This record gives sequence, structure tokens and C-alpha cells, in this order.
Amino acid sequence: MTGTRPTGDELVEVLAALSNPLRLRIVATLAGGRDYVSNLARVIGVSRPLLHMHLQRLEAAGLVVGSLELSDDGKAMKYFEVADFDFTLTPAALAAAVPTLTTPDPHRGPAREERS
Amino acid sequence: MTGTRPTGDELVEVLAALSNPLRLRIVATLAGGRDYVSNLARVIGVSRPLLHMHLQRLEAAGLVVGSLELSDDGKAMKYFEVADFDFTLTPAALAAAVPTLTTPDPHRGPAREERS
DNA sequence: TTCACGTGTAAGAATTCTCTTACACGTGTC
DNA sequence: GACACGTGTAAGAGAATTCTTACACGTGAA
Repeated sequence: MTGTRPTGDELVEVLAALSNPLRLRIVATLAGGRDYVSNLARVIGVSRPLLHMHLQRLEAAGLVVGSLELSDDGKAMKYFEVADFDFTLTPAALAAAVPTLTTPDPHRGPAREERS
Repeated sequence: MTGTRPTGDELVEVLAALSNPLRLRIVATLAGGRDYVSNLARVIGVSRPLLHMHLQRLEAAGLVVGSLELSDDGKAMKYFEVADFDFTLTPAALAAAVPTLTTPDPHRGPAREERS
């Protein structure tokens, strides 16, 4: 995964996933070792449902990986760990990714000239 | 600016600024050469007020630089160009930035344990 | 004066994001 | 059975983003 040239859409998803303080904190914490959801929520100091949502976002972007495991006492634990991603953000790198953006049409129409 | 270790807050602002398809397109376009607002709006195909807003966001994040200049025929033109930024996104880099995040208190309180 | 072209900004709607609260299910232990 | 601890998800409020439309001002040319 390291050194991969992301498509425009992938890049936007990754950047959006990392542009949140809490998610940044989640990744940073997981960088120190894998952990399961409930415990991670306690460590970071966030409610479990909230953490659950953010982990989904991070996993969708491919920044963390989760795996459901069974503990010795039969409990279903969901462990998460960071993926070893490596993205470079430079004007040139962005320019290379932009051509592969799938029309992010503003809202309705693709803009017309102002002042008819 | 290249190779600088950003603070957590700076990093969040930069990532938020780049996590939008249109802003990514703006940076990519400016990477091909400086331009003034009205023309850039035509080139990209977006309304000028909208472009103006996005440029503000990019400039606030330090990704583009604007300068008001007077053209030969006396018009005030605002030219923008990309800053030569270079950010590295790896688990380790993020972990290094996170400690400098200024309390991004969720919403109201700092979360309490669930299930009283 | 009027038109073309540059600048900036404010008001409002539609959408998305963030977060809390509440519910559901399963398993091992007291 | 009741409790502790793990999982997942849905409903709703509040705030932030994104975008359009409309207005303001200034200068040179017809």
C-alpha cells in the first residue's frame, strides 16, 4: 500500500477521514498498538457508539483494519489496527490525482456563466 | 515550508481544506500557473462567489497565496498561486502531530462512561 | 451615462457531519 | 434470573459545509 498513487476519489475520502481531530486521535492511538472497540473508547474518552461511527469512516477509507475475534471467555471482540498507509501531499501529487475525480457536480447543474 | 512538522491543528485545517473535490481541483489548476479569481472561476466552471469562498479556505490553510495587483488598465486583480507545501501522511507522522491538538471537546462535555 | 469587467460580501436553503441517547442481541459468572 | 461486558444500529438534535442568488463598489471604453 505504501507509495501507491491514489485516485482522486480515494484521496478525497482519505483526507476527509483524517480531517477530524477525533479520528486523528484514533489513528494515533492505534499506531501504538491494536485494541478493541470498547477499550479504545475508554482510553480515548469517547462514547462507544461515537467511536464506532468514526472507526467505520476510517475503515471505509482503508486507514484502519478491523477483525472480529473470539476471546478465551467466548466474547466477540472487534480489534482494530492501523494500515501502514503513506500519502504524500504536494501540489504535483494533487494535480496527478485530480484528473481521476468523478464529477463532483456541485449541487444540481455544473455551473453556468454568471451574468446572463 | 517543505518538510515542516505541522501541529495537530494545522494538520487538521490542511486536511479539511484538501478533502473537497472542488478545492482539490483549484489547487491542481493553480499548480499549472497563477491566475486571477474571475478567470479561474471560468476555467474551472464555478460561480465566482463560490470560488471566492473556497480560495479563502485554502488560503487560511496556507495552501495558496493571493496578492492583489493592479493591471495595466487600472483594474484590481487578485492573483492566486499555490504554496509549495509538502505533507507526509503516515501513522507515525499523525501520531507525532496529535499531541499538539487543542482540546477538540466533542460537543459539550468530555464524555462520561456509558451505563451509569 | 451605460456597459463590461474586476473586486468583495451577505442572506438563505439543502445537505452533510458530529454526537447523544436508547435500543437490540450474545456469552460467562454470581 | 440478574448482572457485567462485548457487539451493532437507529433516531434525533445541533452545528458546520456547500452552493445560489443578490447586492455593493471601482475603473476604462463606447
